[in-house]
Amino acid sequence: MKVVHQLAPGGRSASDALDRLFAVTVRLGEVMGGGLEERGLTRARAEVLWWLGSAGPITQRQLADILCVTPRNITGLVDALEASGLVTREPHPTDRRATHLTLTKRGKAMAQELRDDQAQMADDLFGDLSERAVAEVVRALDHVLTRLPADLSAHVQSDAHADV
Amino acid sequence: MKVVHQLAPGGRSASDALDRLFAVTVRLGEVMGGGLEERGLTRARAEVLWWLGSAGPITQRQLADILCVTPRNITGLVDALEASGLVTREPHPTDRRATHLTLTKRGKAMAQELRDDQAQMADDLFGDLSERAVAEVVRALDHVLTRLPADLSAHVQSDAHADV
DNA sequence: TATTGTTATACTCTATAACTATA
DNA sequence: TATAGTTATAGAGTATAACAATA
Repeated sequence: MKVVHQLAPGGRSASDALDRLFAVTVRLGEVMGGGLEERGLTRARAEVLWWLGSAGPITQRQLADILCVTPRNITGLVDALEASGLVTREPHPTDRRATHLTLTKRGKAMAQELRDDQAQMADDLFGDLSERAVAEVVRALDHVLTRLPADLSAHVQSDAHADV
Repeated sequence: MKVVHQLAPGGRSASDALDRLFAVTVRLGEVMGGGLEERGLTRARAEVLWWLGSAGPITQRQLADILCVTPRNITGLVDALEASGLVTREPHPTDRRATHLTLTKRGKAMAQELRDDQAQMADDLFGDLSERAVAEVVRALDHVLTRLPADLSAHVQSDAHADV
């Protein structure tokens, strides 16, 4: 038996809204995690596929910067994806220290599936709302984003985060 | 260099909304995780404190049911919280197999801090919206919740609180 | 000297299985 | 026989530190 966090219907307070946000976060994570598991993926590995699909062949170092994790972490994720036949390590064309991560044919197909899944999810969750209602949701969430403390670990290219 | 996920301003499509939802989820998780770390807590341990604070002394088995994890998982979390002086294992009044988890004085204070933090967070994120606007956010998130597949492993709350 | 990716090590969360003490 | 919690073992994600090859 499991306990369901009860949400009082029709709340109007800030706490009600945050409760909903948590509930959505948890359920969305569960649903997406389940979908990934069916494909033999974890969230961390799926994120690597996602970025390789959109950012093209990149080095492990670049991927570490994108995902805000250590290079050592990337080594482990790429090891797993390589063993699954989704990613290959190719020599970097100009820098012999670096590795060029590339998607295999299966990896590309998997990355596309992830995109299709996300589009389907978006349609399932918001598809039956009017364009105006969706715009309101977007505005509300953007409002929340502006009120969350700035992401100090995020940087633009060439930023000076070395001395932080 | 670090890549920041860019969100196109003013989106109106379902994908725009889901993108925001992900962004909020990620940022909110980072902010809360950082706050917990300052208190020497992890998310899993904080959740134990949270439930002990609201559900009173319960057994490890009940806590495992509440959190949807294995009893073995609870053992580890309680070990850590006990070592931190936040939780104690007390003998169950009637069942000598079971353990009654209770918050220490510091544990109670910490649980209260978590509640205060959450209330503060709710106010930070939604406090400057009108009651009507908050109600709209709540409605939109409830809409999303109804469209997420049902949690098949979920059960009513009275189950877990029976015969503590 | 600095950077890329690795090995070595460790911690946290999570799971299954086997076991003990008790019901 | 069933249940509560433990030990044993394992895997995934994450981190720091030391190192080799290369820039």
